[in-house]
Amino acid sequence: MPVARRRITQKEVAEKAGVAQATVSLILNGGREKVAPETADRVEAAIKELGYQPNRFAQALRTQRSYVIACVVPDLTNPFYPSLVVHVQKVARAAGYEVMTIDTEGKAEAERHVVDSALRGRFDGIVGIFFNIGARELSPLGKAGVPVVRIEVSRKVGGALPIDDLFIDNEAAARKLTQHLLDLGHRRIAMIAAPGGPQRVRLRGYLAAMEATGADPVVLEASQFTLEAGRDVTDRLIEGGNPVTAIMAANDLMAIGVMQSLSSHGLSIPDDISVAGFDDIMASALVTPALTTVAQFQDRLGARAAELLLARLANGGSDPGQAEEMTFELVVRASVGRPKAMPVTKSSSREETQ
Amino acid sequence: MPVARRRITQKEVAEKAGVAQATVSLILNGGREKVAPETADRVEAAIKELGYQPNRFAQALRTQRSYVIACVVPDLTNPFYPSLVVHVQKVARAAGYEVMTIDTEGKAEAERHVVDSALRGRFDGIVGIFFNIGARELSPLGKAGVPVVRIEVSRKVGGALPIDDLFIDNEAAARKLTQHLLDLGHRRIAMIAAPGGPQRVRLRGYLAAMEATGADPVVLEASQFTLEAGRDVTDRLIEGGNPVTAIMAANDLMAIGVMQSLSSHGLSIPDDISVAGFDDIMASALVTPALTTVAQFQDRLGARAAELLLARLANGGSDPGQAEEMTFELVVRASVGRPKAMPVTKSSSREETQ
DNA sequence: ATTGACTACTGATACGTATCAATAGATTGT
DNA sequence: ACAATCTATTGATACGTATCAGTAGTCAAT
Repeated sequence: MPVARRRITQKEVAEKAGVAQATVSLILNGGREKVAPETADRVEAAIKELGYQPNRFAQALRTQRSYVIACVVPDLTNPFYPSLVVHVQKVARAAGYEVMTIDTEGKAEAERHVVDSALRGRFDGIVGIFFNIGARELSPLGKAGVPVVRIEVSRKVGGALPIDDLFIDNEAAARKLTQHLLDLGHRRIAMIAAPGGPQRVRLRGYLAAMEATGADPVVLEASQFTLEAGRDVTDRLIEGGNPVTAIMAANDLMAIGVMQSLSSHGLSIPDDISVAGFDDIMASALVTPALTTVAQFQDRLGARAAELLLARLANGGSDPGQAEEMTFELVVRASVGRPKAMPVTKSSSREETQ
Repeated sequence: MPVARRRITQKEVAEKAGVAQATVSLILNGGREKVAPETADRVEAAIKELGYQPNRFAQALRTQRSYVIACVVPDLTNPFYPSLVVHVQKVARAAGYEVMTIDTEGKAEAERHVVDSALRGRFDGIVGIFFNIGARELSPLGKAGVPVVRIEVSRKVGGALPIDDLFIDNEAAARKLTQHLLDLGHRRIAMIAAPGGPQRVRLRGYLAAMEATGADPVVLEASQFTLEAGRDVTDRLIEGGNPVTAIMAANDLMAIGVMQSLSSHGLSIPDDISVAGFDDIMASALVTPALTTVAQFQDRLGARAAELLLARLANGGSDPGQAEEMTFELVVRASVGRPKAMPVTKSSSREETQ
């Protein structure tokens, strides 16, 4: 295995093996079947001896395929996403694709940039989460034959575009979580949302559950999906003197911020106020009290999304997109309890949808 | 801004503007200076009108530059690394480079694969953390003109290779952390290490501090750098009846595992046993009690590493590598206290090196 | 009026690959 | 023995770009 001083090309392999460059290429792509066994042996020996590695750029230029897919996430520092990314990478690598992870910071501009890059031929496919742009802005990709798998928070109508959706019914999840709180006897339940992302859908589930029980919703708007934003909005809530018995945050990071704010105000969780979140990030199991949340199984999500994308890449299909539902699970932990002085009989525990 | 049905090339732009393809390329690269202003205007108008975007693969093939750098990390699900990656990406993007994040899972094979890919011309540079392979295996990159910036845990001798090192003196950090425990009166302090990675250096600092004080070291080997591994090795320690008053883990993830194990054995932190870690991941501030640890400022680390790499890429320099030290900071939190029934006067608090 | 230098551009080429059309040689059928 | 078919291989080409060597045309200097 000699170290390549300069890059080795097929031409050099061909010379060494005493054949034409085209023959080397033929063996590499068409397989050994179309070639005399002894020639193939000679060429393969030369390849090994010279340490030949194909030039991906030349291949990409010639074949119009880059063997790179983009994995789009809104925020890599939110622990929810890295595990998704890791599993996309695992599946994609196994199929010979490299993965370019793009952190869009939840910005529409960055999301459009990914679409542009793909149209330029930089990516063969895209898998990920788009907060800002919809099917309309993704449609050029469909026309250009670049498959897309979105990870969504609700079933989309899809249409004729070859855009697959992998979704978790976040409205149902929010409804279930809200119902869990209602069942424990909570009535004054606040929901913290943030602009963009999954908030609308989760909010809808919360509102539906509240309405069905006849409880008045309290919706708080945070500026971002971060811990700090959750803390700030809770500070304002407490200092505003709005009495609630439970707070649901749009994700775990914000929920942990909520917990910090409550603690700093001397409030006990869950005795004074119960707290719940979404995502089941690692930290949620570690905080004290441990956070009640909704698990979405990022590993399965990422792996399945990658599989769907690879399937499209393999068969080149442009048939209309499919929507596939993934399961969530309510994870009941210690951050949620009964509201003060309000005994209730019914109780729920860990249960899975579907 | 019409949607590119098929990819637009320089040739098409040239035709539209009534010039030669070479002229379009000249304007795009050489700048407007070498061309008549009105011609440049005409070409630029055509570019805009057709929505021309250069083909990166053709560029890469022609120029032997991919404008992609690799960011190598051992484990994306360890929260320490994503924040590093994010900052590498920010700096690199701003300079027109894309970043391919590679999770090596700490495996030598994966690390070598990155080197191979770079030699194949896939990456213009590499920044990251190599647990398994050393300067010898990276040296072909130097010869091939691919700059490398490693993030290391101690000053390396470097040699003549154009490999820059960004390092945090982890031996000093471990010594400082150990000394902090010793100052509080601890003498039976266990250190949990895991194979590969920064363990040797941190272990050395621990051993040095223990020896200087005349305390007997207790070294435990975990299987990996994970929470579970930390928990398991602590289970064995406790059940083996080895009495210690403090446990230092090689990283925060393991330290949190240690805390879980201690809690499950009914031991109180820090009253029965103090716990400390390395890295200052987000979860460390959130666990109860909050974890004493050593911060390494992943944001600065990542950004600086990317800057060094970009500098090399810009000036194409192959001068011998530099080592640059980055600071750490002891972060004292509630997981560490005095050992039982052993009053000590001296105390330390948050202090920065250098 | 000739040379020389400069300007503004262009034709041709190569990067490394995949692929198509073509070819020489072997084999078969009649 | 000749055409027809098949086998194994090859020469040529194109992908889209950057770049080099050149070429008209203009202008200044001698």
